[in-house]
Amino acid sequence: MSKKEEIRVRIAPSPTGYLHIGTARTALFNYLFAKNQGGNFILRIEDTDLERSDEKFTKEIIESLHWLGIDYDEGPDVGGKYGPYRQSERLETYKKYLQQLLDEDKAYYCFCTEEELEKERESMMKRGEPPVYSGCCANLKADEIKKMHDEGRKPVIRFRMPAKKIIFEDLIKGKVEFNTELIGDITIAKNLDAPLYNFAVVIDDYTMKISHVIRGEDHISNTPKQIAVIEALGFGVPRYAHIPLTLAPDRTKLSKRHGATAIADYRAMGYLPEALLNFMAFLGWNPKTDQEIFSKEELAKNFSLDSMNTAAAIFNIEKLNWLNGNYIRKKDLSELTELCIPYLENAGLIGREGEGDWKISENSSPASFDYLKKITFLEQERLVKLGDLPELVSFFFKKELTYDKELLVWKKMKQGDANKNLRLLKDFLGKISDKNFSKSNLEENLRQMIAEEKLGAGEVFWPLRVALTGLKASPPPLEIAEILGKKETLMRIERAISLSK
RNA sequence: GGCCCUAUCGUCUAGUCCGGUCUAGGACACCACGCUUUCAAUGUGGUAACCCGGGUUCGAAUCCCGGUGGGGCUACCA
Repeated sequence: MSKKEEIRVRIAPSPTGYLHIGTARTALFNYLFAKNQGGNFILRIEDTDLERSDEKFTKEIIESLHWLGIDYDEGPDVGGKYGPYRQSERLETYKKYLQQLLDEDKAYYCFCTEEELEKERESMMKRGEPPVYSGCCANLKADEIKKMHDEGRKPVIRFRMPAKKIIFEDLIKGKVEFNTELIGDITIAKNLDAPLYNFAVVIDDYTMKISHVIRGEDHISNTPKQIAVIEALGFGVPRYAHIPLTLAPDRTKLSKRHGATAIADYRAMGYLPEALLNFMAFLGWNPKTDQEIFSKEELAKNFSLDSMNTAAAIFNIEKLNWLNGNYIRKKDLSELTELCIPYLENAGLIGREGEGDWKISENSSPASFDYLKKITFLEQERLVKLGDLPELVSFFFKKELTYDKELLVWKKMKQGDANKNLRLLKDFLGKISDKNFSKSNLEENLRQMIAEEKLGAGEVFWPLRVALTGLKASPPPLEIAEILGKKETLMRIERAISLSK
């Protein structure tokens, strides 16, 4: 009886930029698979490219993953028994295996320059041949190698690619077959202390006991290279699952020119992690039911690689927006308010000194959490993303509203009626006491007044709404009036009256 | 150029493995209507797809072959 296989998967980003939406999605699928299978999920930082890697990106990747709630069991910041989890800290291990390959003549030093190689490739492509390394350094004699070294030429280490067919059964794509003769002897290290990707992954996945390699489809053509190295070293081959890529609306690779690509950007715009998770999971996977809203836990429970799609999906922000609005509407109000406050602060609408209460920036009057909560509540059902809030509610924080007086006139109304009805409102609301200035009480009384005066509701509500907000579209006026309070409400009406004279 | 992956509404997709129940289902977006002072939310309804060409079969979105389209890789990046 064979020992039950331990499921271990990993995400291996290179810290050369912020956590990309595509990398995050790959991380999600790895996470979901691990959770579903009761396995472990590992974060490994692939920073072998010293020139492009930066520790600040490592930090950012960790932060974004954490924000999304894609938790890993082992990683550079949490440790684990297969560490270290940064490739730059694993150089000794790579060196050992590199030396082994060299000793066994499964790898060799290559002295060709980059320029020579590039020329070679170009002319091969021109001739319609596959651009494969010619192997001119493959059989150098010991004295030739010494001479090159003495001349100060810096060699790279090449892997002697055995000529054969490499076939693997991809968990998503099915059987995939490559002919290694079309690949040639690949470079696996710049030198003994500088391994390259296709070599380093093999060593890491082996030493970290990775059972399933779940990664983007862009790695499918790297797989035969890695399998060849695995076989040369006598390691076991992990299972592979290549997930389809996500593309921009123009069907090309998702890049900066399409707008936001980093998870941090989406966070900044006010997308909720649960919405982003739900959305990313549905790009390539679906539960085969009509359910659209899935929590992280539900996703993990239902996830399977078998139900992954095979074709690339387009990143369509409309659906993300819909999902985000959905999650916002379901959010607990206090929590939502907490989340919204930084956006209000950033927009300069409110501010605070130290741990004190917030103040409205324009007039320094207090803006308590409760007050902000009421405002948030008003917009909860119309908010698409948190970042939209300041613009929607800025009228609450303005000393004086600027709007066109024409706006005060409802479409079914005559010019002068706006002014008349605003006066009516001023008198009417002026008689209601401060403590009765609540939405429900206001509504009841006002409706009655409207009926008595034989007015249309719109003839009163519209001008009122504009007087209070200065906007074409906003939440209902009485809810706003309640939050603004009697004094401020009347001031805004008076201003509208003088404006519409 | 070579190699590899891929193909259902505008988009995400169900259906494809095991042909008939598919006059192709759901969701987003869009349109219309209802509710309504506006916006939103919500309810109801609607527009909209099997890439093309051959074949196999009584019957093909589904199987086979050939095109075409899209994507990826082709580094001393990962």
